[in-house]
Amino acid sequence: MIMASNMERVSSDYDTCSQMSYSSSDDEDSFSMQSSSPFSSGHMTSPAQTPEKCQEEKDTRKKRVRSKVKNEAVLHTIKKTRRVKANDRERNRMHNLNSALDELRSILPSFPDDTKLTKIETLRLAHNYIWALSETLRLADQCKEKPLKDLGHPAYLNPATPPSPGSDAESWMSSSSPSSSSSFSVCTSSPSSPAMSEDCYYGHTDSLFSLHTLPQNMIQRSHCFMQYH
DNA sequence: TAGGCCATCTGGTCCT
DNA sequence: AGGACCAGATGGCCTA
Repeated sequence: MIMASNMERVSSDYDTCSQMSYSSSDDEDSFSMQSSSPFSSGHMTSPAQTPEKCQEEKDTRKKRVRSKVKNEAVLHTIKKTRRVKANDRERNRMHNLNSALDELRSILPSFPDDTKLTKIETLRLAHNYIWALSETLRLADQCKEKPLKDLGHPAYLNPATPPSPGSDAESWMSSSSPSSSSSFSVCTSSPSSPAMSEDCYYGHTDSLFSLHTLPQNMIQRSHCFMQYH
């Protein structure tokens, strides 16, 4: 629907554009005429000129003016054609970009109300999601080496400190959250931003993790896993 | 009605 | 030279 209305607007723009009249520069014309014509020196016609010669001169002038206007029209048409082609390419490029964003949305955690993520939210969530998944893998590796009780040790808990890319995400992930137990919050702000943003979305941890088959021990341990920052 | 989001156009710049 | 990419401008749609 939006596309349709936009297309209408575009076509109407083109319509108005095509209705534009070509304006030729009269000054330039008179200048070129004066400098190039063997007969003309402005209005200083020779008194010896016959009426036939005068008519010939007038015809030549007319021809040149017509040819110049025609050339300008052709140039304008070429420019316009190039612009239209460039617009078309740009439109396609943006469509491709949007398709890629849609693909990205489709693999990101779904939301209960089927809210479509905006572009910026999609990118930020993807960023955070990748970060969270990589942390999960890292934790899974650590679990092989460390007993789980160590991971739950108070030394690991740091509820007040959200993770940042360089920080120890383990403490954050294993910490308790106000929205823990059965729900999670997905914050689409950047992981590098320390504070929780307001644009957060809520959903169920189980459905999210079942979609992405993350290690079960990770699911059980980190209820607030998807609390992205 | 203001603000957010989006699609499109456009001109400039860079790259091949 | 032509295409890709980018950022700014503009206008439409939607929602609080």
